[in-house]
Amino acid sequence: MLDPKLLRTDIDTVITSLARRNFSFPRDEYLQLEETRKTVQIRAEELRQERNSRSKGIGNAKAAGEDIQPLLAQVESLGDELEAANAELNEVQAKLNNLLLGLPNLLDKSVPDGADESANVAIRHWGDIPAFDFSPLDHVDLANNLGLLDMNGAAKITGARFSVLKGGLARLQRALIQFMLDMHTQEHGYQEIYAPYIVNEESLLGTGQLPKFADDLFALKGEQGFALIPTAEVPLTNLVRDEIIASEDMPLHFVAHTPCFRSEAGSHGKDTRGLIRQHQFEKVELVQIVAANASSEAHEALTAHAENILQTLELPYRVVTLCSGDTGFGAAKTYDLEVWLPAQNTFREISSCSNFHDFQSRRMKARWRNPDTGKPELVHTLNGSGVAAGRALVAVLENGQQADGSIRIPAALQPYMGGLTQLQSK
RNA sequence: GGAGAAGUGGCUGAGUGGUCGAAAGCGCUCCCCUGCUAAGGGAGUAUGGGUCAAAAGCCCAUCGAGGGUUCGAAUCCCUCCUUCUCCGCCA
Repeated sequence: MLDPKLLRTDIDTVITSLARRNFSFPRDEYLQLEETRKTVQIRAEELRQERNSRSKGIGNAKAAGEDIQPLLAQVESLGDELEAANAELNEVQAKLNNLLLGLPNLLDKSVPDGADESANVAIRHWGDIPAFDFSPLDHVDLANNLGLLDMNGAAKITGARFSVLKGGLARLQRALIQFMLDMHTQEHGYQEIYAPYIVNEESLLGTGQLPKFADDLFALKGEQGFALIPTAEVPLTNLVRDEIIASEDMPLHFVAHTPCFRSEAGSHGKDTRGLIRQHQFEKVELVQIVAANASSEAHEALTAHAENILQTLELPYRVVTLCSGDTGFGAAKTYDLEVWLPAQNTFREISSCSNFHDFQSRRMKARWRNPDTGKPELVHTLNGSGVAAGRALVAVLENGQQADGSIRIPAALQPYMGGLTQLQSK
């Protein structure tokens, strides 16, 4: 959520910034709601003040043993007026709030202009694109040839966009997850978290999945408003919702492995083959909660932590700064890590690292106490995949394939595979 | 799932209709005092919002959440959530 005060005092800055996203700010609607809010709120508060002071007067009169009947008569109509004013205020505030919750974040100044992903800017590459002296297969063929993937089984037990991994492939994914968690906890200073895979509406509102992106979620039946998490970002970041964090506890660095559940509404026909786009996938997620003045630096560090995973896995990748039109709803700035997939002959997103500034924390009321001022201040939140395990699995398969169809296991994973150096058919 | 108890400020905890944003203690901050330490004395110490260019000031809200009763609710009523105890079931 944007700062309502900024909207009131400098609406043009907001309009200009959001225009970079191709988002047109409903100026007239906002100005009208805001003006109504102001007059109605002032009136409601005045009425309440009037009621409070009269009630106090009645109390005093009663204590003094006076007749309070005339006083009661005076306040008779006040209650109705106040009730009406309150109803009006609630209504306008709900509308205003709705509008506010639907506004995307302001972009960081350093985000490049551009309409869509074609304008994203690759800022660095790592690793050599592997040269094969045979034509590389995609991960589906590779895994099928090894007898380790059963898409039909998944389709039977659930449906499209689910997968069944077997034997060495299932173990390899588990190895990837273990490896990533160990690296982030032991070398990058994150605290490992195990958290619920089901969250409530407040949490989804806090991180920005709701109200706008309800269609992307798997909602659970029942009246609690529960949904399966689309990413561990939701439970991890909401850990600080409604908290004032003590300065000695700052910054917070969380890492968790969770499955992620996405309905993939609107992506029919996209990446239908294989494990690239699934309704359920495994991911290791990094979340940082930092002071406002530390978030840019934290963003670079967090991205480097995700990069370190790919480097240690010997997977070639590039880092891309998302342009203004491609940056997600709540993010102020995003770096995508794109890993090389030989079969597709292209780079594909394997991690997305974003700085949300105070967008999520304002929704969540997540603050920390700044020792310099003694006052609570909104934190900045960041998150990034560190990295998506399903896609990492794809990348390891495709980049590690050999002429005989076996898969070379990166050295960093071998300890997690009982010393196995390659996957091969028996 | 059944029965019961409880949710108050950073913490402990008092408060059953008005003078309660809330006693007291602890903690914390500042000041004073004692040659150091320990102890002691004094003052301060919630969050959000509105008004304002801003600050001060003033005002409004908040005692788990949401409704209700009342001129007036931390206090009475209803619903929900959470925690604890006992019983049942269970990985």
